[in-house]
Amino acid sequence: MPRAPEYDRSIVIDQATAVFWERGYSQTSVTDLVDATGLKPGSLYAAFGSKKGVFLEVLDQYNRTFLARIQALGDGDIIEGIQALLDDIADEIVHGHDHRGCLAVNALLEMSQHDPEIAEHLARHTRKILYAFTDLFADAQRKGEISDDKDPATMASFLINNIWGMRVNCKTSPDNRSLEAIIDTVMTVLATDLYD
Amino acid sequence: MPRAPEYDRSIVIDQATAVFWERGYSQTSVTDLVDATGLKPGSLYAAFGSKKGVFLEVLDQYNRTFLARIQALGDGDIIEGIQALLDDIADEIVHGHDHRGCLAVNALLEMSQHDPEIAEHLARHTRKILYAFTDLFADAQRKGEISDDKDPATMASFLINNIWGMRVNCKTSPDNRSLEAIIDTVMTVLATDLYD
DNA sequence: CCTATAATTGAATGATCATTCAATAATGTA
DNA sequence: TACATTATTGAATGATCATTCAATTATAGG
Repeated sequence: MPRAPEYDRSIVIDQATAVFWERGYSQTSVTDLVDATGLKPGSLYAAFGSKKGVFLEVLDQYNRTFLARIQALGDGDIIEGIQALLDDIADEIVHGHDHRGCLAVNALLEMSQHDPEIAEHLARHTRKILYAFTDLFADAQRKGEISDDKDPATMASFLINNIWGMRVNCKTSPDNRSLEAIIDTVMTVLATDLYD
Repeated sequence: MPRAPEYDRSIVIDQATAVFWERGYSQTSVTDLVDATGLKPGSLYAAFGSKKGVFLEVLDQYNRTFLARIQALGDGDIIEGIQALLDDIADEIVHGHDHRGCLAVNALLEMSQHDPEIAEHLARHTRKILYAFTDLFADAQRKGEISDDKDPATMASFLINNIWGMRVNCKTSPDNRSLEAIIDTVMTVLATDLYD
């Protein structure tokens, strides 16, 4: 008996994602969201409660996508998959149309001190990423892809640290050579034995 | 013949630094700056031109301080100095009173897409940091502290990437163990030969 | 066709924002 | 002491912000 919404919620989130990714949270106005989604303020607030409500749902979708991508690496050769992931990130930085970086990292640095709810959301997400990579390295050891003498959690922390570094790096100079140097170094650490 | 200013410009910049560091650029209002510095809007605008003018001077002082700290490492054992630098960063993350991270990295991620002037300032600064670390590694090789078979620029890129990663990391979980693991891994890469 | 329910609309709200400015006060020199 | 110069003051400005809401429109079941 009620009237059905005219919009597709997931498309609205995609449109909002594009705006937040390009402008950041603070610099995105509700007017920007209205323009991007076609929803009038009333509909937007009926659907999401607030600007922050939209943002949290945007972050949720973004983070679930990235987590799924990592977990999918478990299906094939894991070291190869990680190499491909890093190459993709570097490629996006060098050849991508802009320097948006990672939406989650951007949000973390912009908002985590100012908004506890966003901070908690992002902390929970990064914990999941850490566990996913840790599981991946443990799997790689079980499969014999890499040696047993390094701690999976240590490797995961190190890898994430470098991915985050690249997410910062992309904001300054899309320098292909230094990105390749970083990736080579990281992969050497992960795939070879340092103390033989 | 003119009236002398009642404030000390460098103290005002210090006070403004504290506010911007804690709240970020967008979330800092001119009212916050007025409260922190004691300068009324008129004086603030006479001295710095705009909110952004204050911020650019804040960034300038902050970056020059950090650069000087890196260059000072050339005086002693360089590898030891870098270890101490990373330990300091980790210590600040774990035992520091808050999770402010690095003012320059915060500003980079918050503002570089939105403001070309701030972006250019920060890009220039990070270039200087890269050169400073590169020089440091070249010196270390000349002194025989580390072997000649690695490229100083590669080592510098890798080190900066990990420092930036830690600046992101600190926003989520001040986990001492994973920070130590990261530092150990980075120092192993810098100080030992991977391909012997 | 009627009615309950919910979506849509867009103007209005009040807060806060960065910035300006005319008035006032202080200083060093002539 | 008078003047030229500059600092300080704080209220005012107009823009923009997130959010609300009463009116309108559409839908599906009875």
